[in-house]
Amino acid sequence: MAPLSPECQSAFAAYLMAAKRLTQEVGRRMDSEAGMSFEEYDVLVTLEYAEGHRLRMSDLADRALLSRSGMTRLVDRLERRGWVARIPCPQDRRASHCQLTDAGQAAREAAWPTLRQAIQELFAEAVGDDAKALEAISRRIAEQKVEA
Amino acid sequence: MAPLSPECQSAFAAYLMAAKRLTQEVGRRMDSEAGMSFEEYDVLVTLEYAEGHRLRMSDLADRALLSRSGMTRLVDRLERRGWVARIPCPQDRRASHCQLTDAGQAAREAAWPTLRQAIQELFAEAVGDDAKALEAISRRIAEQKVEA
DNA sequence: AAAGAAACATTGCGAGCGCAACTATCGTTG
DNA sequence: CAACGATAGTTGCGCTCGCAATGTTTCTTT
Repeated sequence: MAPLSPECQSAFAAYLMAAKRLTQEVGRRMDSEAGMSFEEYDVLVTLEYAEGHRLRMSDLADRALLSRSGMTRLVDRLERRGWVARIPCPQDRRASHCQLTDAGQAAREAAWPTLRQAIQELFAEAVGDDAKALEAISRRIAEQKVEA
Repeated sequence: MAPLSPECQSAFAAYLMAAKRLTQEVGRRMDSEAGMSFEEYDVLVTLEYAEGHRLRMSDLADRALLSRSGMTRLVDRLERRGWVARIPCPQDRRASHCQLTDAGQAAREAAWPTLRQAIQELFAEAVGDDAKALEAISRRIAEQKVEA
């Protein structure tokens, strides 16, 4: 194994620190200004891009990096607000489809300005012209988990 | 305000995704292989670098990006394991010092190989030669929060 | 010097999460 | 086709966290 350079070590610390700060602050703004958590927003967006605005619970959990039970509860909350609906899957009676409602789409759109401004102020201004490079590094990190 | 380019938006999504995966996997490995959470490790390291191996609760909370109450509980757990000790601050009787013990330092050292390997496999190999650049971007993101 | 504001740490409380267990259903295999 | 293991989703439980309130001590102001 390579000996893990000091640069890498301090980069790792800085990286986690920045990500934690950003996540916390974005989440805080979404909660207080948009009235939904960032995770909830993320699920609504995922559904919006999905075929038929609907996805199975497991797929949703995998995409959101959440456990199955965590997604069950998150969808419970969204359903209570009328933003999604659970629909029995006809092909597989074990499965449920989570269907985005019109109200859910509207809520997502209403929350976007808050998120947009947060991204602008907290991320875009710091990243500047390095967005492409950062995205490439991020994708490599995200794909690294498979092994080991 | 600048109009928030699509590159920035997808970079933001990829960035949060990567950070969440990395955080989750590093935490999972620390829990199962090192017997302590990454946050606990982080506090022990912070104390190790601090003058006299001791720091006030508030400072500790600020550096760990944790609330005061969260740090109270985290230090509770560390204290129960004998890794730190609370010491009344003589200059300010409201404050407590959190003091790293020898056992705490030993535990931190024992946990390091697990973390080291996780950094190597999950971060260093993905980052490659971009460590310096990523650290610079990270520091800019971390400092962005002050305003607004 | 006394009164009010601010700061430090802690505690009660509720929210969100993951793990393990559970039920129901599906796929495979003898 | 019957039995078994695998899979989908949910629920009970325990853990960690942040917010708000509290008690104590320090700082500020008059």
